[in-house]
Amino acid sequence: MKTRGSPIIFSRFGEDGHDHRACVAAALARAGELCARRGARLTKLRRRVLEIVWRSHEPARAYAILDALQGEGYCAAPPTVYRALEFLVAHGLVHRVESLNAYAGCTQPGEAHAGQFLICGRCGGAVELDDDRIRSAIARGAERLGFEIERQTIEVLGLCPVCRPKADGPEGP
Amino acid sequence: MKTRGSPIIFSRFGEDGHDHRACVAAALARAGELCARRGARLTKLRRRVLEIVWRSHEPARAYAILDALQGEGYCAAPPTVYRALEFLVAHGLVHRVESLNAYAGCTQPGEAHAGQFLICGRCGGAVELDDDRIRSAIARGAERLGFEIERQTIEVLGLCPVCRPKADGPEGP
DNA sequence: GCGCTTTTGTTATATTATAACAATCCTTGC
DNA sequence: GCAAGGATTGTTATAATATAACAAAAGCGC
Repeated sequence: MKTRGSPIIFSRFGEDGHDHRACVAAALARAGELCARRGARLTKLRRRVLEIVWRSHEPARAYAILDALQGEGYCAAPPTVYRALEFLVAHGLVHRVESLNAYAGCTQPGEAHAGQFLICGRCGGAVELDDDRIRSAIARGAERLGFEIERQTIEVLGLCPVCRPKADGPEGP
Repeated sequence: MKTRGSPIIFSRFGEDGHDHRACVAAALARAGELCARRGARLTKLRRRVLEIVWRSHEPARAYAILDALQGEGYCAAPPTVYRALEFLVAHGLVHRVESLNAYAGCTQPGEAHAGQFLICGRCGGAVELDDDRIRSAIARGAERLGFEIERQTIEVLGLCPVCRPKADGPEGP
């Protein structure tokens, strides 16, 4: 099994030779294993929603997922999507990106971790970090005030290295 | 003028002798100065919205602000509130708290800084940090991937030191 | 005052999310 | 197999959050 930093996982922007088909397959496989281990039911619908979230590395909005489901014949309504997402988020297979009202596939499910995202404001791509220095800097800041952390939300908006040279132009010049 | 860490500013949870009237007055005064310096117009409406945001240290939701305005005779609709908030956020007088869809008064307006929030899931109170170690840990993480930061969103959910001992009980036991 | 810009009012609507209850499916024990 | 019970999904309705578009009014420079 591939470990963190493997080329299979989209772990940086503009990754050379990123094989997205394999990337998605790996995410799905990890999800299957994790659910099996926990006795959680990765139903057909939930798996399909997870696949849709993973269609690209741009976080997916709930109603875009809904459209995708409907487009392929699923009889879906908003609760269909939100319930599937609730399950996936609860099991750490997907993170909610608060600043986008969107959902991103998690690259390290199973490990306890906060979602730390770098989000490109130009191409919309998001990369998940899992940086202990960030986590512990926040933990120390909270500790100084006697605050007990339950969940950390870190979302950084900016320009990815691919878009940076093209900045100021419209998307896709 | 009071500096950071002053008792005037609500900078930690359960602060002894927190004089909220003075806290709000100071925030309003800072806002007035900052706008004057920039030639920005802190109109009656914008000032009133800022006051409402500062009514408590619990981030205010847009429609609660709307209700407050209407309750005092203002002829207000959603755009009224959102436009005022847009102005206040643009000038750094208010931060949007993404994970709550709410708005919190900024304690250090004028200084370039990201909103770093510790949010108590029990009492709803929020405290803003301005921690360079957190900021720079994130900056280093982003730099390693060649990512250029535009805006950092850090929102930490948990239990404040006041609520911590009362945890598991309902709000206000 | 007059013209221009900024701000606010007003109406309508888009986007995101959940409540509530019915129908179906899946498992488990018999 | 099959009934009971819990989990999942379907369905309808609605809540909560946010913006578009254009008109009216207010503030500012002359």
